[in-house]
Amino acid sequence: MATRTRRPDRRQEPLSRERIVSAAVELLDTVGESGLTFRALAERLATGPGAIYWHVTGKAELLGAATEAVVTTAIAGDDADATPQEAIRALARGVFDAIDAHPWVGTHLAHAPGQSPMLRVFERVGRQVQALRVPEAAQFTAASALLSYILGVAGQNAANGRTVRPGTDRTEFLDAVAAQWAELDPDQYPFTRSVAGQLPEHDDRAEFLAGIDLILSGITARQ
Amino acid sequence: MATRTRRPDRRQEPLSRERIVSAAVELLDTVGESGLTFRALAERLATGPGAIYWHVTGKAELLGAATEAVVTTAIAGDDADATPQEAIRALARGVFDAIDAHPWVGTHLAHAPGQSPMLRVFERVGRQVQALRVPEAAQFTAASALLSYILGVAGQNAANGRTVRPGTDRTEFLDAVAAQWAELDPDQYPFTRSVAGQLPEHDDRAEFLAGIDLILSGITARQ
DNA sequence: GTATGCGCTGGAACGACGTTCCAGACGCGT
DNA sequence: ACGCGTCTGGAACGTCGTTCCAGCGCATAC
Repeated sequence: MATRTRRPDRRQEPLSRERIVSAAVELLDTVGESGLTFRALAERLATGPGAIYWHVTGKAELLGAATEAVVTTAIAGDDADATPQEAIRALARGVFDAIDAHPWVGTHLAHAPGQSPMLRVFERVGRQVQALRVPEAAQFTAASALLSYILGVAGQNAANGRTVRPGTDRTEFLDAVAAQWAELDPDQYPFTRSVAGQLPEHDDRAEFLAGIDLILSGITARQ
Repeated sequence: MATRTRRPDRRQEPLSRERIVSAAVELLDTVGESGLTFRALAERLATGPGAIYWHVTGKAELLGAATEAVVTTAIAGDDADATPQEAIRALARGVFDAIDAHPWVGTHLAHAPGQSPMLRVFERVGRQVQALRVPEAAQFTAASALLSYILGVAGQNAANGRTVRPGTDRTEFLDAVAAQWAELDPDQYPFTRSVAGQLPEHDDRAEFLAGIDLILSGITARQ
């Protein structure tokens, strides 16, 4: 016999903004940025492109919502019982890992219309800057510097994650870049050549956190 | 009488990669990123879209070449007789001003295929890091941190420059953002609200350079 | 039980884009 | 005069974001 109320899968559960956004995230993760198409999205949701526009105003909003969904869960940690330095490191690590898992996020972090995901990070960073007892006049500069650095690494990682795409693993990629750097013109690129050797054994995430520490020590050295 | 050699304007001077790239830069500057179209470019060059493909492989290369053209002239300074700090500041200021004048550059700095414009900046920054007598093992981290920060600010400025577009001047825009920040939920955004008042009288470029100094003092504090 | 209205659907269609194709114009060497 | 490689530019292809709209199902009113 049929269920008492309405049949649970009329054609499936109905469309909704959340279902659309989460399908968009999956699509971005699996086929990359260029794979997010209203047609592909419609197919994955077993509907037509027109239906999506009832829940979402356009592609820009969709990308913004997808970015926000990822970032929001990434920084949803608790930093009550930690030193400000540790809290900032944890926050930064959260953003880094999110972008590592979803490279497309890096590209769209700064593009967001109301910048709402970045504003959330800014707020969280800023509170820890206050906790560091940075003078009021320097708080904005300190928080902005940390935010911009995080954003910059995000962009770089997104770019790398985009060019590396296939099965290539990280060390293989680093070896290739190191080899490329080692063959640069010695007159034009002496520094790059000199650090090329450090590339293969370098750890993106550790390097990123070292940069955070660098900025943190710059912030605290000032007061 | 006609000129002795060939008539100087057969239809005009012939197409060339340089002419295409510089027309692309003009188009990007005047109509923005979405205005760079092969059709618009062809019209501006009084030709058809097909002809452009003889000199350029596609849109990605075109954007990369345009970005490189702007960045290369932006960092073409001489830093022979300056302290390392001053040289780094000058370099950073060059990139900042270039992005201020051409906001679209910020978006594509990290996207470049061989990353060649960023590699140039990395090299220049790295040499000054060496001049700061940073220990060899820390040079890569220091240069990367500076580069990522510059890249991050570039991305942010590009995003702002894109949303501000029309005749709105900077102070007007900052006032609007400050007002928006001041109306945020006090429980969720205490820090952002507390610094909102500093926004209207804040100078993007000065703030950017203050961030550079922050990182520089973090670098030198370590040794 | 039938009619009415609305939230929501999804397929068709539009215009613009990046890109490819190719017939032919041009200039140079023979 | 001729042929050939370089370079041109307009037509055409496929795909994209987006708009449009005929109609579905369900709740409510009669």
